[in-house]
Amino acid sequence: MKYINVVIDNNSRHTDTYYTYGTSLDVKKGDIVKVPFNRGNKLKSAYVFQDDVVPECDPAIIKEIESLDGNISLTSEIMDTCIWMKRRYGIKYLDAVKCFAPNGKPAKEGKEKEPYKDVAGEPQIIKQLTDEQAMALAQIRQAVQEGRQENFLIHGVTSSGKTEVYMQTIAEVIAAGKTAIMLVPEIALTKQITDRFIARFGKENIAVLHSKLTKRERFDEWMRIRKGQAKIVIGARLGVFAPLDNIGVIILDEEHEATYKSDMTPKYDTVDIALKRLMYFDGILILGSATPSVVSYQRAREGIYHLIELKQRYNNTPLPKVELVDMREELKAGNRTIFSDRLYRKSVEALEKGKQIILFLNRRGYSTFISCRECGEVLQCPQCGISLTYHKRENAGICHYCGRKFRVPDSCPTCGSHYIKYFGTGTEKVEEFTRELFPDKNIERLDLDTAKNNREINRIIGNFSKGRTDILIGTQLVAKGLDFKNVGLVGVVSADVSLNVPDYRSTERTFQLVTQVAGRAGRGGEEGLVIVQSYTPDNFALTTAAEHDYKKFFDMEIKIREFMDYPPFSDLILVEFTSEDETEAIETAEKCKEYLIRCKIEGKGENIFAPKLSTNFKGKESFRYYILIKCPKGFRNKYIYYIDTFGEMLTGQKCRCSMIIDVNPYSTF
DNA sequence: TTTAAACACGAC
DNA sequence: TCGTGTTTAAAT
Repeated sequence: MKYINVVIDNNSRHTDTYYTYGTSLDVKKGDIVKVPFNRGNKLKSAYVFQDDVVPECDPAIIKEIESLDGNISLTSEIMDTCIWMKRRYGIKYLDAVKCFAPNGKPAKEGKEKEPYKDVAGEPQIIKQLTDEQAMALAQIRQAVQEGRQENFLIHGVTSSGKTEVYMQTIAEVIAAGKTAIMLVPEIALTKQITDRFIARFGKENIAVLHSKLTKRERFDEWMRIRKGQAKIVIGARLGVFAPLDNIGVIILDEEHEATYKSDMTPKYDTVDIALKRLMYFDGILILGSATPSVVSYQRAREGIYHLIELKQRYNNTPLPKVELVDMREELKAGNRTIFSDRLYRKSVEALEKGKQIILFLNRRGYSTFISCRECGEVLQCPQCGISLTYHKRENAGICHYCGRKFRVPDSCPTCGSHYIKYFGTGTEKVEEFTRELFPDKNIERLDLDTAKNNREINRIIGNFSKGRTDILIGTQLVAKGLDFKNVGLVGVVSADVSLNVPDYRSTERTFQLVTQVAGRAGRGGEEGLVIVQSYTPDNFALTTAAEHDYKKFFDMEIKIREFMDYPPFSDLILVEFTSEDETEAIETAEKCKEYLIRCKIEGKGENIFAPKLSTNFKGKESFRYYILIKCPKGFRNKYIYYIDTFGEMLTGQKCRCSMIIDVNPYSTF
């Protein structure tokens, strides 16, 4: 009889510890077993975290495991990563292990279905590598062949051929007998990558993992990976949890995208997990982006990542020319419309030449807020406290958080005045105005209101790329990776929208957005034109984006981050307290703050902010308060440890308040 | 006296 | 969390 330590598949903080069981079977760390649990000895699944342990509890109470599931098991590396995740994110063992464990049930014997029978695979012409690509590859190849754990940040302008570098790296890794994970920021993008990879590597070697697979599909793919049949995994962020062994490379394309940070428990950062796993296998990490995140670029500066630059574009297509238009001047000149004189003239010019136009505005709806001119009252959603956006087609004020619709009153609910007016501009208004300006042109709008599902999005995009649409107006959806050949002009209607978001990353976001949207212009070989309208055209995010000068942007932004002590010079730790009782939520948050100050981790606690109400929280019948900690570099683990012990004290007492930790959150809170 | 619902407790 | 055993309240 030997003893093992397991974690029970019981989703509670109270039971999230090791339980010791005895067995005479050959059970290893990573195995999944069935054990009798609690008074009724009901059978529960359990994950083996340690084999061959010396029992620490009274041997008399130790039970024996019921059975071992021979078909599915995790690996020793995965269990180590789970333990590390628990510490790093302040989550339960079970939260971590659920990321790796298969969910769903196996297909009935003989009923496995062919996963990619409909995918033909796009035939590939292997282009001659540019000098830059060849040099990049040589560096990476050396690390692969010598089996060193190294990290690379590829800063490559659009169409500089990053994907080709990724594919040749993977070929190298496979040849060395290792495996690979290729991640993209969105599920929609897995399709085109899968097509290209299947053509290059063959479909039997490829598996796809993302959250839109059915349970059955996901289980089957999981199994193919675990058995070692599929050696290359393509996926969205959860692909990083693929049960691969001996991982040689993990690639994150468009690494700056916010989707790599999980916003659900466990609130992990994909790069974190990738690095942790790669250290175990001595594999390499590759991050690719045209606009690297400030955090990643700083890591490259510090030597944590090797920086590889790809400046040359295929066919040497010139980057589009970007012009900034000062909207204050327009206003002074008496132009109160959303089209500056410059944008209007250039639009006419482009249309006359038979070119297409994209107008970008990162805000849907007609007007952004509805307000009473008499008393200044702004209509808000009673549940979310967010100002309502006016949608003309629906003739309603819509809350963009909860989606509820409200009829707009003809008189002000506070003062009774009839001066209810609409302010601010959304895509719907841009569309209406553009139709007035160009009545004989084909105009379409692409945002969450016009395209509720994928098919609609594809229809609108299809129309545009076939040239049936002259002007396409849209939100972020038009900015993403699509290759339109005939776009002569891109207009950013208002760059101020993303610039004025109250978040320390808003400047970075704006630079990335403008660069990304600009990249839609002039892809057919001719030089494209981009016009960016703003009330603050001298903001450095805009001027540097207009000059296509990432480094200049970075140098200025990093100084601000350092001065303000924001990431990467600190970690922002958000601790959220949710309870049905509002005072309990506030008091627990306050207690946590006091506890952390008493722990004297670093400083005198001036970096821990007082509890605030979470405005973004949509929970019914409950309240959420949060405290924010500006955690000095190097103290993250210590803070998480003490927050976690505070959480354990909470579960010890009978407190109906739940606690969630989020490090460097992306969404506003 | 019977039956249901509320509550409290501990798990190897 | 989740089943079990115990207490308390309502129904016959």
